[in-house]
Amino acid sequence: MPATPRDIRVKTQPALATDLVLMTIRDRQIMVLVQKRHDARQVGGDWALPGTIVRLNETLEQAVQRVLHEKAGLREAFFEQLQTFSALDRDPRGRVVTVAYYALVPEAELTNRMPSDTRLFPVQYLGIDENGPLTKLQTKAGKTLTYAFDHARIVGAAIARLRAKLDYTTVGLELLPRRFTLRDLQGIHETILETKLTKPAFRRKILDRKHVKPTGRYETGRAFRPAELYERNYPGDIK
Amino acid sequence: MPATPRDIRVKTQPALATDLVLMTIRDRQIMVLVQKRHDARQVGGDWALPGTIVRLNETLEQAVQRVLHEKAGLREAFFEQLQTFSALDRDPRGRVVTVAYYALVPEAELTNRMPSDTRLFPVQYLGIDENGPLTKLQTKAGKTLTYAFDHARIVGAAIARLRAKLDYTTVGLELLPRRFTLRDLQGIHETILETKLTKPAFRRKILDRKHVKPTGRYETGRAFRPAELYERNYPGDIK
DNA sequence: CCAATAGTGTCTTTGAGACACTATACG
DNA sequence: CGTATAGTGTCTCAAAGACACTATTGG
Repeated sequence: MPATPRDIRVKTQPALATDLVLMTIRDRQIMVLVQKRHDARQVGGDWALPGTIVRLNETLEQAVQRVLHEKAGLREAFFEQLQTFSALDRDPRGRVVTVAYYALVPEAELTNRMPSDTRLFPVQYLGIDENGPLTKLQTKAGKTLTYAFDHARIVGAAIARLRAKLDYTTVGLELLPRRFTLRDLQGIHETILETKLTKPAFRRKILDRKHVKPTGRYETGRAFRPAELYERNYPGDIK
Repeated sequence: MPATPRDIRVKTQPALATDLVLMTIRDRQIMVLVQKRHDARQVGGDWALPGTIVRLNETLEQAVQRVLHEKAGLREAFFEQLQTFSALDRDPRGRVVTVAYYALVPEAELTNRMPSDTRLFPVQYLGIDENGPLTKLQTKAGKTLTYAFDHARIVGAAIARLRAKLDYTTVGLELLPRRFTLRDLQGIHETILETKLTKPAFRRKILDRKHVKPTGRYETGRAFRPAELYERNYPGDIK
């Protein structure tokens, strides 16, 4: 939570905060964790990204860890710096520069641990709009969520980053449990890219990159032929 | 310039600064603008990136504009946000979080306008080393420049970003004057990527992307067949 | 044996490197 | 008319999409 207005105004420097775009995938939709706001001085809607003021004795990464723990109940998760936002009017309570991060977690990690004032909302990629009063983001179902402050733009930047990094990094794996099928991974890619991918090409690409290795185990409980389970291949392992 | 230590210590929040990696290409080498430091409390070497404390009433971009103008004598230049650095011990004078930017300018824009306490130093890409006490960067000629603070790591991040964006954006054009030959552009790419490229493939790629268009003008004063001059093709133009 | 999905073999298409060729300006 | 560089045509190769085929499980 940002400091009170009085705290900010006496400073000669902008206050420094961090905001987190925590994403997961559920039912083939990208879901973002948002927190209900009750402050009357807000801009835009009632829903804000979880965030905090950065303390004097902590790094940005430590501040993000705090947010992950306190606002999402997570002890650890993949996260990465996104971008720093510094528009003069982005927060009406005072001058706050925020360093945005995004985090990725498997859906199962998240459910049951979320505080009661947070929700997961689906988002759809609408392209990056660097300017403009962008506070609303639509879901696939046509519903609209109105974000507080410039948080809709931050979410847009996070989704753009995720799309861009998907096929030359291993970020896709962060959205899956330890063991997963290649069909699951393809579903992750299809959801994020909003495309349909062809199975043989996708398998070749993934297997060629060696970021993933077969476990010899197979799914169970399915009505038909079970798929093999794969797991992350940490660099240094053979094959 | 960061504030004095007294200013910083009374705060309950980190101070916010920006540092700029201003790059150009000269004689097939990436050159970075650095500024001579005289402060005895420095960490590492005598050479620092130009930067400033961010004022209460300006955005990060406005602060970068000030640095470009005051430290490099430039009225305008291409620049883009790089990354925010927040290690607790990165500045021994106090707790300073810095938002790093990189800027690209054609060599001709820069020479003759640089303040007397600044220099252009060549850098060589050595891979990104996220951690480690990285203060020295080598030049191709084998010389070493010792940077102040964590500025060597910031320079490393800037070069990594430039390399990564080179072939799917138009950043290469920012390093050339308004009119240029395709050979010039190929030289820019070869310098940044530290590779040799084949002419036909390079031309096809560049021309297919339509970021550049022929002007019908040709270079003059060369002993042999003059090359056609190209210029940037702003989106919206036909062909 | 049937349904339905896992997994593969191969053809085609596309984009980049290799290489040799033609084109053109100056002296 | 020779020299040196500009610019192009074409072959090869590698990676990805298309599509059809085989493999395997529960019922």
